Amino acid sequence: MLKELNPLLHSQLRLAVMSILLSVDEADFVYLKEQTNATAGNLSVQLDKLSEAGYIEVEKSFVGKKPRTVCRMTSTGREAMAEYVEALRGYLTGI
Amino acid sequence: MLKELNPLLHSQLRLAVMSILLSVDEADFVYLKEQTNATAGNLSVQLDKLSEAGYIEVEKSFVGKKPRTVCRMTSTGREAMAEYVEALRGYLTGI
DNA sequence: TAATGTAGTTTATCAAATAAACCAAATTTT
DNA sequence: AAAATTTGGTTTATTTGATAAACTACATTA
Repeated sequence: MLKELNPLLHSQLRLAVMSILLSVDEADFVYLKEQTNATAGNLSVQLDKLSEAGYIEVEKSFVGKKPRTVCRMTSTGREAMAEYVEALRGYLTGI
Repeated sequence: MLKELNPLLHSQLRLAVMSILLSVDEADFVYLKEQTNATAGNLSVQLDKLSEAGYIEVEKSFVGKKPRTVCRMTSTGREAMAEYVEALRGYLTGI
């Protein structure tokens, strides 16, 4: 039987962010915005959700006088991704 | 760069329906409802969307006095699924 | 004949995604 | 030096989408 697809991960933008953070170790707001073509507002909201779920760590600091938001995946996030992909495979057998 | 994920397919229930129809040649409403654990209302709405997009064919008939709704995937649907999966792979490299 | 089941559709509600508006500071232009 | 623009965001509002609840129509059973 088909498994639940974690709704927090089954969203294009959040999935894109998680995907990038899997491959990149850390990424800042500007980079994620470029890579995903998201608007700043949308990205801000989705990063909050991933952060509240404990899937990513968000670190806000200043570089000179400019704010800088850096994101990293947590081990919880990595596990959630693994499960999500596993569930997804169920939908894709035979392709 | 990450590709767009066809929003019509990037939905748990519609993806489940498409996935089933890829493997099964044809399926009726009741079967799809059982397999997906969807409510009838939700399934009805989502089948309409897939049908309007031309991704599935929906055939309504009567067996005796009972209505029967049978669904089949179209070649357009098959192509859309192939593209969707292809795009999705982009998000999953490194997993 | 009243209740219950089957096979759905339609409408209403709730949640999620996105866009628009805004903020604060820095930089550039005139 | 004042005004406009850019950078790096957040907050709020709007639009869209998913789901649930209510309903229809007919059949069956108690």
